[in-house]
This record gives sequence, C-alpha cells and structure tokens, in this order.
Amino acid sequence: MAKLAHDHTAEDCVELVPIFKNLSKVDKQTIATLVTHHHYRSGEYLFSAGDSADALIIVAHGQAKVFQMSANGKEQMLRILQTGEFDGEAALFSNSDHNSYAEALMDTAVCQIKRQDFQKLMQATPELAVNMVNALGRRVGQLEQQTTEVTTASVESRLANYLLETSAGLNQAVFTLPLKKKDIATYLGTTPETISRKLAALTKKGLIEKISNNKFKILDADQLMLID
Amino acid sequence: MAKLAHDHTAEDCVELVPIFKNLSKVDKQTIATLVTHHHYRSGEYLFSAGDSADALIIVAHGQAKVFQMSANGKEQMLRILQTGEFDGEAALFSNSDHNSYAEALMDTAVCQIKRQDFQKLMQATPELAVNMVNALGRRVGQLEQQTTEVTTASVESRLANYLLETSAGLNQAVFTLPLKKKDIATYLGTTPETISRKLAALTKKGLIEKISNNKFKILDADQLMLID
DNA sequence: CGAGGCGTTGATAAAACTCAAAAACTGTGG
DNA sequence: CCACAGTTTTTGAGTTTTATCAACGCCTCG
Repeated sequence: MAKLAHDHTAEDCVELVPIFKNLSKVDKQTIATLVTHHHYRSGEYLFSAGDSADALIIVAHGQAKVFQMSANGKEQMLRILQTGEFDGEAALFSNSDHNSYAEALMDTAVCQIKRQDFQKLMQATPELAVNMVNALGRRVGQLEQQTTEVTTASVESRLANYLLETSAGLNQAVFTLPLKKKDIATYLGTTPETISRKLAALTKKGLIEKISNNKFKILDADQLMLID
Repeated sequence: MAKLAHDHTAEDCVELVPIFKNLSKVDKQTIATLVTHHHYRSGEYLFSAGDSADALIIVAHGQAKVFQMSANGKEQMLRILQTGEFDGEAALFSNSDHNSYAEALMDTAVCQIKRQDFQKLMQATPELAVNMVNALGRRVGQLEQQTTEVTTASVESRLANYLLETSAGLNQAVFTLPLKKKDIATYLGTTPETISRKLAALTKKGLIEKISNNKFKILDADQLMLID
C-alpha cells in the first residue's frame, strides 16, 4: 500500500484517542501491539452493511461518515467520525453484522482492534472499560438528542442548529460547511432541495449571510436558536 | 410509604438485572449494599429534566417511559424501560443534569446506585464494566435504528413495525397494546390522530384486525413488513 | 471544450399536522 | 347497576410542511 503524507504508527493511534488517554504507559504499549492499521482514500468504505462486525474501529486521522440505508433506499447519516472517535460498538457484544456503512470523506487512517482482543483488554484494564462506558454514555446522549430533534423540530430549525453547532465547533463566525449539501441533508433527515430552500430562507431573513458557495456567516445567532 | 404487593429487596434488584447476572456472589453482595430502593406509583416521575443526574437507575419491577420535551413543547419518547433495564448513562460520565423525563406507567420499583459508587464498582469489577459496555453498545444500536426509521419510513410503516415487534415481544398473535395511543404516537414521532387513522387504514387493508379497543390481531405479517 | 456531478429553482403532490367536535371508554360513587 | 365526569380516541375539514419530479445553471476537472 502506498504511504500517504502522514505515516501513522500504532502508537499514534493510542496517543490520539481519548478512550486510551489516561492509561498507563504499559497498558498503552500492550494496546499498540493489538492494533492493526489501515488507510482509506476519500470515497472508500471502511465497512458496509452485511460485513461481519468483529472489530472496534478508531479514526486516527481524517473523517468518515456513518450512515444506514433504509428499505426504500434512503440514506440516514448517523454521525461523522472525527479524529479520535470510534465506531463498531455493535461489534462489541455479539458476532453480529454491521447494519450501517462507513465511508471515508477524505484520506483517512484507521486503527482496528479485534472484538476478542478488546474484550480481554477491558477485563484486564478496568480504566479502559470505564472510559468506554463514559464514551458510550455520551454517544447515547447524542443519539437521543438527534432522535428528538429530527422528529420534533422543523427542517429550518434543525438546519439553524446545525449551522450554529458547526460554527461553534470551528470557533469562527465565518465558516465553510464541512459537508456536501447532500450529506447535510441526509444528516438532518431531509433532502438536498429542502436544504437549499431553507438556506435561502434563512439568508432572506437576514439571519445568515452567504459568503461564497459553501461559506457562510452567522448574523443573528439568537434568532437562529429561536426558530420554530 | 405503603408497601406494595411485591416487596423488593436490594438483592432482588441485583438478581434481576442482566448487567449484574454473571457476577460472583461476593460482588453481588457488595453491590446490594450500595443500592437504594424506591417505589413509584403510576404517573409519578422517576426524574425530570433539570434534575441533577447522579445515579444509575434500574427498573426492578414495572415499567417507565423515558422522553424528552422539545423547545416547542412536543414530547418525544425515547424508550420504555422494562424490568431489568436501566437509564441514567448520562449520569455516569459527568455531573450533568438530566435532559429527559422518566414517568412510571404502572407501580414501579427502582434501584439506584450513585454515580461515584458505580464508577468505583466498575474499576473493581471489570466484568461489570464489560457488561455495561455491551449493554450500552446494544442501546446505541437501538437508537441508531430508531433515528433512521423515524426519518426514512412513513408513519404507516413505523406503526406496522411497532405492531409486529409488540406482537413478537409478547409472543402472541392477538395482543393488547401496552401503551396508550398517545404514547405510541410520541414513541413513533407522530400524533395520536395519525395513529388512529393509520390503524384504521391497516385494518381496512385487512392486515390487522381490531379485536377490542386496544386489542389487535396480526393478519398478514408479511405484508405489514413490506409497507412503504 | 465538454461531461458529469452538484446545486438551485419551480411546479405539483403527498403526507402528516392542526384544530374542533363528537364518540367511546374509564373509573367512581350513588 | 347506572349515571357522571374525566380522559382518551375517533372523525372531519383545512392547512402546512416537505418530498418529488423535472429542468436548468454552475463548477470542476480531465
């Protein structure tokens, strides 16, 4: 496999990832020996629905979108995996298959730990298990939030929130949308057309300003929060 | 407080709950000493949004609904807590407040373990932590499923699924809906009126049969699965 | 330059919500 | 056992939101 610009080692992975952060040096070294390492180019799939899910997948560098495909062929984005985040929790409790897809949005480096190895690791390193519980607890909270928003708030409100969060996450009033509009749509549970229209609506109301194609500026955060 | 028909002790709790099942006798006894015990009557709240969330809550007996309230006053049901299930994972990783409500749907017995105690317990009992991780992993999977369904499937399809699951869960073709229609509505992210209409529609299509007020019979499971 | 993907816009349609009122059910007390 | 009050459910009519389909414009990149 061709080496990419950044050459990540197993140790990098362990250092980068919050769930491993506060472990002892020895533990980290043990973990490093169990980790395998993969690169994906933008557009490649880390896994697909139906693949056997027998490993925890940690994004060491890059970005990937995780989504499900419904019976009628619609995508629902579940999350964007950022550096340091992981997925595959389903893999941790049974030999089941993935029911979702993960696609790299840019060149992305990934660490994997086999289910069995990880379960043993948790047995041997309670701190790790506790970290995992906390991380999963946080994830449950996020998902509960997402479920509630998607069913109770209008698209315009969801979009407004998304813009606020994105802007806040990047810590800048003028920001570039990190996703294609098509992806924003599936993330918010709607269609690209509606996103387009609602962005126009927010602009017309003077709450945001379109700087360029996908660069925006928040003009009135307070009003954006109050939508719907 | 008046005693209810069943008098549950802390030991009952520990025995009942899957995450404690495979622990050693000693561990179970330790846990039992940390557990406090509460009864709630139907309609009472186990906790409300804004309450400080500093304990893991385990349903020892009964049933409770967990829901969020959106800014515009709509309820979204997140789950029904059955005997042996727990909530409060948000409490496990930070001193945050609850952002959801839990209301007893019948007389319900609950065990609580303080966040601090539980974190220590996990440190000392890796098996417990692993059980927790697995339980939370399962929960994440459920929520991902719920999010996807709610955004990609029609109400009729969601309702059909709900009926199938309920019927399967109770293991009987003729079954009584365990929730009020209002609650089914908030669970499926819709309104009571729509539930009423869609039930009528499914009946007219000959896929289900209304036995009595809230007793139904599945007539054509295959077709129900294919809706939308 | 041209092709293909992405985004916008418009017209239309479908799904579901809202509001309002009637009907059915629940439990209670006489 | 019946009547009543309160709640839940159903039904109807009208409206809103969002999806869909189709066409067009715009970039980007070979």
